[in-house]
Amino acid sequence: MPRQRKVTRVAQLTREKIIKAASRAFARDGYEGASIRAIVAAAEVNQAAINYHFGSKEGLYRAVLQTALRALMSGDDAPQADKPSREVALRRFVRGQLRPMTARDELSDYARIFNWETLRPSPVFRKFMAREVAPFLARVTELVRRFLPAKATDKEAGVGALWLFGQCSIFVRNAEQLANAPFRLEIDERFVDRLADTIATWAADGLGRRPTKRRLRAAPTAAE
Amino acid sequence: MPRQRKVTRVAQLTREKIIKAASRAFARDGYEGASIRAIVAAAEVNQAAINYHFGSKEGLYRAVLQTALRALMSGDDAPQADKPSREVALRRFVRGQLRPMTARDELSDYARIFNWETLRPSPVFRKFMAREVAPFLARVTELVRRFLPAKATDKEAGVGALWLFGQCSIFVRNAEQLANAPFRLEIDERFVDRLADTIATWAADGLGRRPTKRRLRAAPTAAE
DNA sequence: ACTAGGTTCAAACGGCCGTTTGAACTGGAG
DNA sequence: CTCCAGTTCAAACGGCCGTTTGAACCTAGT
Repeated sequence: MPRQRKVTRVAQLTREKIIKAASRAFARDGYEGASIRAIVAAAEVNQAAINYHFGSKEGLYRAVLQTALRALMSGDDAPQADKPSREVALRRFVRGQLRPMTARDELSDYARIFNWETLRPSPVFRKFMAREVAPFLARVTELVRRFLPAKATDKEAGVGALWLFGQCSIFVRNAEQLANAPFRLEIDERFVDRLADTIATWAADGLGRRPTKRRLRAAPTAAE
Repeated sequence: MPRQRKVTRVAQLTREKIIKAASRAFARDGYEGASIRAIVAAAEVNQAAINYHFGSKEGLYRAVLQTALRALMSGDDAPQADKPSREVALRRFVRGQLRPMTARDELSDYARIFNWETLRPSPVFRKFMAREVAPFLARVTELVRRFLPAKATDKEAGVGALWLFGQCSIFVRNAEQLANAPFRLEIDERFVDRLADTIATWAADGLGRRPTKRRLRAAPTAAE
C-alpha cells in the first residue's frame, strides 16, 4: 500500500474508528489474540478497510502503538514545570502508573497493550518501539536517581527504574483479581490513592539507603 | 472421556511426554497461543492422543497446571526448617523468584505460565487454581508481616506480598530485553545474585518503616 | 495362540483466521 | 454536470485451529 495522495474526510474518520476499536481489542486480547473481524465489527467498518488503510494487521498495530505512545508521552508535560520535590514527584508517578486500576479509557488500553508486549514482544514492538520508549524510561531513571547516591551508575539507576515499574504494574495487572479471594479488596479511587501512598513511601525508603552489597549473600538460594 | 480402568506403561509415558512438551508450549505462547499440533510435534505423539488422554486442550492445560503447582509447592519445604532471619528469608525468596532469569528448565516454564495467567486468566485457572495458590501466597504474606508493624492488617500484609512479587516479576518478564538497549546488562548468575541483594535490601528498607499515611496526598496526580 | 480392550494412527470435519479480489459506490475538483 | 481517484463492499481464498472418526495396532490376561 503506497502512500495516498489524497485523504478524504470520511476516510480519515474510518481510520480513527478503526484505531479506537483496535486499541480496545489489542488491549483486551493481545496482538495475536485480537482478530480483524472483531475489530471491524466494533468499528462498524468493512473488513477490507484495515488492509486498505493500514496495509496489514501488523500495520494497524504499528499505528495503534504510535497513537498510544503519543498519548502517553503528551500526558505529562504540564507537571514538569513546577519542579516538585522528589517525594512528590515519586508519588505522582506511582499514582499515574496505578491509574488504569480504576480508569476505563484509552490510556488504560494503551498501558495494557504495553503489558502484553512485556510478556510477548511482537516483531513490530521490537523494531519500531525499542528506541521510542527509551526517553520515556529515561525520565523515570532520572526520578530514581534523585533518591540514589550521587555515584550510582546508569545501570543501577536503570535497574531502579524497572524496579519501580514492577511495584506498580503488578497491581494494575491483578487489579481485577484483587476484589476476589484471598484479597477481597474494594478497588476504588480511595483505595488506589492510599495504595499509591504506600508504594511511594516504601519505594522511597528502599531507595533512600545505599544497598549494602553482599550483605546477605551468604544465604544459599532455595532452588539449588 | 471417562476415567480409564487400566493404564499401560506406554500410555503413561505418552502422557508425560505430552505434559512436558505442553508446559514448554504454554509457557512460550500462552494457553490460546499454543497449538495442539505444535505440542504433539514436540512430544512426538499422534495428534489425537491429547483428546484421548486429556479429553480436550483445556483438560491438558488443567493437567499442566496441576503438575506445575505440585512442583512449585514441593520445591521449598526444606529451607523452612532452619528458621532463618527475616532478612535472609527475604533474600532467599527474592533469589528464588528471580531464578527463571537464568535457569532454563521446567520450573521457569511453570513460572511463565502463571505470568500469562495474571495478564489473561483462563477459565481453567479461575475455577481450578484460585484456591490452590492461596496457601502459596499466604507464605509470602507471613514473610512480609515479619517486616511490618505488629498491628498491620491482613489486607496490608497481602498488599505487601503482592508488592514484593511485583518487584521480582518485572525483571523475570523483561529478562530477555535487559540485554538490549537501553539497558545493555549481561544477565548471568552473578548479576542475578547482585540483583537479588539489591531488591531484598530495598524491599526490607521500604517495609521496615511504617508508611506515613497521606504524607504526600496533597500532590495532584498527573492524569487529572 | 487367542482374544479383548487399551492405545495409536492418518484422515477428515467445521470453524475462524488474515488477506485478496474486483465490482460498486462516492465526493470533490474541473 | 462530469468524471475519476479514493473508498467501500461482499465474497472468496488458502491456511491453521481443536476435535472427531473408525480402522489399525499393540499388549496383557487367559
